[in-house]
Amino acid sequence: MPELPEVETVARRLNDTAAGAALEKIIVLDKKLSIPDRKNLRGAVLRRVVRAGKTVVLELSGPESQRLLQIHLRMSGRLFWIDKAENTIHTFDGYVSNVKGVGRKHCRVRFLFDSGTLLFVDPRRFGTVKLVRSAQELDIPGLDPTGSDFTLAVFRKLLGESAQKIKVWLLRQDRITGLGNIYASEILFDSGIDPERTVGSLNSAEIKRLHSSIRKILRNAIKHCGTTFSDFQSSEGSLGEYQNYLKVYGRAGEKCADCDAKILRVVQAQRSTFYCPQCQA
DNA sequence: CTTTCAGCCTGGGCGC
DNA sequence: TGCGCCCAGGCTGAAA
Repeated sequence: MPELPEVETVARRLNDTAAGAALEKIIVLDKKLSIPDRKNLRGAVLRRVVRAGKTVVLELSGPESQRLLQIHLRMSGRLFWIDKAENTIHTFDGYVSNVKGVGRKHCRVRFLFDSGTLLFVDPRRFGTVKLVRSAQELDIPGLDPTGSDFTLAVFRKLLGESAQKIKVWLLRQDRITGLGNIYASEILFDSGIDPERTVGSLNSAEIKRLHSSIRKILRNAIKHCGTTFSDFQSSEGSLGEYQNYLKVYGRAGEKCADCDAKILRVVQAQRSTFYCPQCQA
């Protein structure tokens, strides 16, 4: 569950749930992952959890050192919190339950805290974990589109005259960090721009609409706690509801929300793109 | 520099 | 039930 709004949701919820907990032990279960000198973190306090780009960052302060633990969920990574006192499992993406056995399969790292256990579960094993000493060392390749420095002028400069297709460009994390396949399609629909257009062909008005759509769609998705594709229903009804607002993503063959045309699916850079050929002409 | 494409992994869904 | 495909919210590195 990994684009900016989903990661933002997870980071906020985990922060609310686990901030202040003291770390006792880190157990790495996947040989692909390693956390060098993690023993030095014993006793470190989880100050807060924030989002950086598409990653979740745990800010830990120990008796001797400060460390930032950066978790990238990639395609299938999820975080679970097993609360000691409540004996419940929090998933941060739509439900709370006491289901037994969650995370037994595909659990890659267990972070044992005094008040509970954080599980990093990742079936496809694309996710990464990185321990760094300062915010400067965090892996944040490009600009955060929700920040105040993501202005229209900065966006114009960033776009330049690239010959790349705009949809493909929006996925470039070294330019804007946080957009993924769902929101790139949704943003282009919102701004009425054909995903096949090249960056250099966009006129001033289109760039302005695009900038505004990026801000608007992300704000709205964060407000609805992101998009959740899950088998289980939310027991709270308040988290991960943006799937109900998607206008084109995953809707190939369906009628467009704004006209009579049918939503198309095309493949660009080996990723599906969904769009309305009439609204995005 | 660009674009394409296999690869990293596992699992779910669908047609036969 | 089973097999073979295709698909999946991400990204890298090699090749062309």
